[in-house]
Formats: sequence, structure tokens, C-alpha cells
Amino acid sequence: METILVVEDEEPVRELVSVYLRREGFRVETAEDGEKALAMLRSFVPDLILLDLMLPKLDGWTVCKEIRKNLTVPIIMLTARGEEFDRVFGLELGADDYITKPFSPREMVARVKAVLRRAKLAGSQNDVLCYPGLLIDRNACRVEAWGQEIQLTPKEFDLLWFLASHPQRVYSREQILEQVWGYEYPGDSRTVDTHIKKLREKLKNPGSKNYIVTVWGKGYRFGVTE
Amino acid sequence: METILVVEDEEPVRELVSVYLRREGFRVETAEDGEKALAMLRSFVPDLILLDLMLPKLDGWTVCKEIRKNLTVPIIMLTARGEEFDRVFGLELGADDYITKPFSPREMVARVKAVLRRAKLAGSQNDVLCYPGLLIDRNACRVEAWGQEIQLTPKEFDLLWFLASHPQRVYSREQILEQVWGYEYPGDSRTVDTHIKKLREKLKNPGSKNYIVTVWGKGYRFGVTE
DNA sequence: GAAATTTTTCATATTTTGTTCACAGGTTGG
DNA sequence: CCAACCTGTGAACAAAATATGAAAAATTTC
Repeated sequence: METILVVEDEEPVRELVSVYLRREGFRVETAEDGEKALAMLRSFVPDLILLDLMLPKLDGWTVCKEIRKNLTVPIIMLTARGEEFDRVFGLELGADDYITKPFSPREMVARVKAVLRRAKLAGSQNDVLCYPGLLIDRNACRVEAWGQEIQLTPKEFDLLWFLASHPQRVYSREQILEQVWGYEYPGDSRTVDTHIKKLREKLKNPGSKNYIVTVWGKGYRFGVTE
Repeated sequence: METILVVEDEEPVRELVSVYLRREGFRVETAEDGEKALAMLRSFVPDLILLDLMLPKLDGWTVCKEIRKNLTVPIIMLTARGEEFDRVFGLELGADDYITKPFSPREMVARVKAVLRRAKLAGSQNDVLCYPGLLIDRNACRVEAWGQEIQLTPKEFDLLWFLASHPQRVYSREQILEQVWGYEYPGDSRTVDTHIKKLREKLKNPGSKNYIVTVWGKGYRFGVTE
């Protein structure tokens, strides 16, 4: 399910937008100001961001710029009719579309879907995940770590792909088995450990943090933690 | 299929309500007084409760309060026209809606559906909780306090999530054990104290009130107090 | 079908968590 | 102001989860 982050300070607007998006089957998270939005983005990445231009503390421009430093997630700007919105400037900052308030909920939903469709199209072309020092190519089944191509076995590759394509999120061994091995895998869930170990060995680089992090009592997570 | 528990002492009304609800595809269970209802709730949890205000043995108020100690299941109150129903008081007790007798079956069904829809919407809850200076992400199993990521153990995380997702509400140690540890945990309830202590240590911030508040003789509560 | 590779299992060592308990320190109500 | 009753704290101990290494089983390759 796709998740949309709504950044909007006015509670009624936030509610309205959330209700309509949820009705369309999206998962919705909300933040009432820019600081909270940026904080939230440190721990999860939505599929799209609806960003109000006029926000307390940090305005929409700044938030947008900040987001673009790290993420390529699609952003739709919300602007009040009076506010001047320089489309070119907006696009320069990396916004993908904008909606003028007051807007009809149906229009809003339509635009969200359009942007998502566009993003998915662009995204599906490259089955390549790219992280600092790590390149995973699904088409070629190749992995390059710290400039060196490394050889992974099929299971190792599938596991790495699964984790790396859902960064930051924690998965239990059972969930990993289900997703990577297939439904209702009967075997021992400690098998995952072994594969994780081998992956870590192969991805290891002196002086760099490990990409695959153990979350004690919960499972594993892919992501840079510092 | 959704199950509805009807708590009503008058047999004809019980029948009427049941028939109409079943016709709409609900599974219906009935209880003719408050004690029986509470007993039933110990072994199963319906998706909604229709609760008559006027009941033998335990009146509806008491039953409602009792239910709310443990469950967040939606409750619709049934009141006779003459009975004074203080809407505010009812909602304080945690009722989600009320219907005045005599009611049309169609109205009753409509209200049941409306409340269920609302509940489902609310149930697709955020996986990220956000309070001033505190961010809790359930997917990533991460907590950020005052801009710094903090490391929590599994139990600490589960406990914090439970408390933070029911802010302001007081839970006894027993209730916490039941909710966070699992039903009928056999051990010492003072274990909770230890975990609370560790949480407070980790969440502590000079100059800020503690999020986890002790309610003397009752238990603990999550909330900003000032 | 044998060799090589990959995957799984399992026992052990290691690390991290969870629980208990005793005592100190507060709070309440008579 | 005292007795009874809660809660906070720290440390010892128990329990649980993970890392590891090696060997067995399964699969693929030649």
C-alpha cells in the first residue's frame, strides 16, 4: 500500500485530505509543521508528500529544499490562491506538481494518482538501487560494493534486494522468510541469520557502517544509521 | 464477518435488533444483562457493542466504564426517550454514539454502519506517533527524542508504544502487563516499574517535563502535564 | 552421476534483555 | 506525625536473542 505524508498546519484541511486519500486506499501520515515532517522523514520514506507552502516554523520552500537533499520522493505543493507560486521556481526546487487552495478533493486525489503513476513509470525503468558505496542491479543481478563487484548467491541476492528496497523498515525473520522464501516456508527461521551473516561479510568495508542492522528482539533493517 | 454484541434486557427489542442486524450480514451475539455482557467480553471481543442504558444488575453507565477499562471497541448506547442522556457525559464514558428508543430499525442499522466505518478509519492508525520532541516509528522500530535517536530494547519499545498510543489514559500495572506482555502474565507487576524507570532515563531531557507520569495508587499515564 | 556450489540445520559462544528483590524514599490518611 | 502503603532505584541473577562456525542436506553444474 502506498503511503502519503501530508504536511499541513490547518487541522481541518489535514483531516479532509486524509479522509479522501484513505478512502482511495492510501495510507496517510500527517505532520503539522515542517520540522516534524523532516523528523518523520528521518525514519520512514513515504511514496509521495503533500506539502503546504505556508507553514509555521519552516516554510514549504525550505522544507522542500531540505527533502530534496536526501530524497527523490515526489512532492506536491499546496498553495493558497493568493500566494504567488512561481511554477518554474517550484519545479527548480523539485516539486512535481502543485494544487491551489481551495481545491476540490477529487482534483487533489486525481493529481496525487497522476504524480504517483508518473513516478512509478520512471521508477520502474531502473531496477537499480543505489546507496552510498552500494549498487544493486536487479536486471543484471549484480552488486557492486565500494567500487568492487561482489558475487552473491541467488538467495543472498534476493534477501539483499528485499531489504534494500524497503529501507529503514524492520522485518522479523518470519516476515523475511515469507517475503523472500515464499509463503509459509516451513523451515527454521534462524536460516535468515546465516544469510545475513554472509551478506554482511561480503558487503563489509573497513571504515563504513554496516548496511544491515540488527534490531534486537525485532528483526533486521536495511539502512544507514550513523 | 463483523460481530455485534447486543446488550438488552427486553427480549422483544433484543430480537428485533438481532434480526435486522443479521439481515445486514452481521453476526450477532446477545446478553440480557451487564454482568453477562462483561463475562462474555472476557472471552471474545466483538466489532461493536449495542448497549442498553437501563439494565438489571449493572446499569449501562457502569458497564460502559468497565468495558473502557480494557477495550476500545466502539459502543452505541440505547436510551429510552424519557431518560436523560447527557451526550457529553456519554461520550466521556467512551460511547461512540447513542440511539433513542423507540428507534426505527433502519436508523439503527445506519448508525451501526456509520460507527463501524469511522472505527475502521481510525483503526488504520498512524504507524508514527509524533509528540513535541518525541517521534516513535513503529515500522522502523525507532525512537527519536529531542532530535536524537535513542536505542530502546524490545520491551521498552512496546511499552512506550502502548502508552504513547493511548495518551492521557491511566493504566494500572496489571493492565499494562496484559496489554504489553500478553494475557495472564504470571510474573511480578513491579517489573513494569523497572521498565518505566529505564524509559524515563532514556527519554529524559533537561528542562522538559517527563512524558511518563505516575498516577499515585493507580498506575502510569503518558501525556504532557505541566 | 560426481563435483562444486548453495542452502539449511544445529550446537555453542556471546551478547543483550528481562526479572526479581531488597531497601530507600515519598505520599496518604488518620 | 506516625504507620501503612506506594513508588523509585540499583544490582544481581535469570532468561532470551543473536552471531558464528562447521557440517549435513539439497541443488546445480558439468
